[in-house]
Formats: sequence, C-alpha cells, structure tokens
Amino acid sequence: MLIEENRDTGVLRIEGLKNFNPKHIFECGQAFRWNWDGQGYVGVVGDKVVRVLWERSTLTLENATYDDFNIVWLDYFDLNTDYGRIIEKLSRDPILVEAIRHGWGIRILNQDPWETLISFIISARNGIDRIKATVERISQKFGEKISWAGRDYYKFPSIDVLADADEDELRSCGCGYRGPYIKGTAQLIRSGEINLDALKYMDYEDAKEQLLACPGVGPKVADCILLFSLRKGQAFPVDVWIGRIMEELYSQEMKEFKDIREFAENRFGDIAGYAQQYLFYYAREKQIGKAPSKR
DNA sequence: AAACAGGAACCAC
DNA sequence: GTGGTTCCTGTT
Repeated sequence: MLIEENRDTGVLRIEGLKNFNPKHIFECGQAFRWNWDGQGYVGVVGDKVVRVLWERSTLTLENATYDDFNIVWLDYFDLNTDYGRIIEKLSRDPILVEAIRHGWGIRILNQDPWETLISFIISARNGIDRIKATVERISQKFGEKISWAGRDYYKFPSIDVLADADEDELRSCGCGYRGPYIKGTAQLIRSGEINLDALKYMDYEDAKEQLLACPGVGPKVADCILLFSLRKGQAFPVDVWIGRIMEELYSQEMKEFKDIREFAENRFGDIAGYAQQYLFYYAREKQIGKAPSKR
C-alpha cells in the first residue's frame, strides 16, 4: 500500500489496493450515510466528510489527510484485513462462488458503535432508503453542522443529545414507533449500564446479550451492530432477504431465522458475517423472492 | 387508495 | 419458549 498526500488539495491517494468496490461497500446495507454525488461517494464519518473514488487499484479520498488515514480510515475501511484470504476460504463453498463474484470488492466497515446501534434500531421493519432518510433527518435536527466544498453536512448526534431529545421532534424525523426505542437506548447507554466500547473486547455471545438489553434491539439488529461496528465476524444478521436467499441457495429446513443463523455459524464460522454481506448483496441484486415488477 | 414492505415488543398460553 | 398481533411511514 503506497500512500500519497497532497496537503494543498486535501486529496489522499492509496495505491496498490485490492478488493475495494465503493458501490458494493456502500450499497450492501451496512452503512446509511454514504451517497453518490455524481463524482464519488460522499460520507459523513464521525466529525469528517469525505469523498471516495476508486479506480484501477487506487483509492482516492478527498478531504482527508495522512494523519486521518492512520487514525480513522485505515480501520474504518478495514484495510488491514486480507480479503483475498477471506474470499479464498468462502469460495471453498461452491454455493457462495457466484455471490462473491457479484459482490466483488465488498468490505465490512468498522463503524462507530453508537451510530450503528441507533441506525439499526431504525432499520427494524424498514427499507434502506427510508433508513437513510431518517438517519439524515436525525443528524440534521440533532447533530452539529460541518461544511465542505460549499455544502453543509451534519454529524450524527451525541448520546446526550438523543437521550434528552424531544419525543415529538424525534418522531418528526420519520422514525415512527422506533422513537421511544432510540431515546430509551440512548438513556441506557448514557447511564453507563452498557459500555459500548467495552463490547469490542467481549466475546460474541456476551456482547450480544448486552445489546439485546437495549429497547428496539432484537437478534437481527444486534448481529448488525456486532458485525458492522464491533468486529464480530461470526455475527450473521438474518432478515427477510437473507432468509430468501438462504432458502434458495441452500434449500435447508430452516423454518425460523434462528435456524438460519445457527446453520450459517456452523458452516462459515468466524467469517459468517462476510458471507452474509455477499449473500445480502446478491439477494437484492437478483431481487430474490420478488415478482417481476409490472409496467 | 388500499395493499405492501420490513424486526421487535408484548401479551397470551 | 412458542404463536399471534400490533407498531409507522413511504411507496406502488
């Protein structure tokens, strides 16, 4: 990996990178604050706005510095993980090969646990576009403004701000019945009863048990938080899309989501979550289980 | 414009 | 612990 910084333009180039496809990374349902703006994918991460471009094994980050790279982006984009090795392992399962081919360049981001927790509470019984819109409105209403290249962006709000949020204002962001869950969870986190940062150092089962104590967090949402922000590679979030694709590809007797989760943990082990990402992207791309749209 | 899509809580038993 | 019902909003 060769890194080249231009301090005048704020452009950082990382060369010699493999397995990085922004479209697949940002549109596989793991993150909600990345949008295509005509030039690249622009995202708000922590207190930073960055634009991401990828071309011929060169990753370009606009509005980034070398220091940011070491402190934030290296870990955020999971650049120290050898995806070639993960793909090789998963490809031993012939059923996965086609899904991996479609979703080439997917990476599991290492996101902020707090933002991920709230985002996936919002995700319950919800679609990606609506989740994104709701998270954006919550950030606009409760988060701090940051500006870049003539546009305004908003940080994801702090624990304190959401713990004290006015319920009507929260609801006006379009979160519906999840509003009280968001506030309740924020208060639970603020109380210190659950220490999100500590979950990273706990094993999968213990961390999951803690997350399940948050209102609005069930098995699927907990697995998303564990996988996308707490480095728990064995987490295998099962939603309707995964249910459909697993039924189609593995045609197992899996009546319930719990059965699918157990099947995946047994079959894929500590890289089950990576398999899940390929399968999810594949299922959505193929519109599995959906009738062809009438026109 | 009624139907639909999408996980968790809650209350029975 | 299992089964059925309800929660909210944007899209078709």
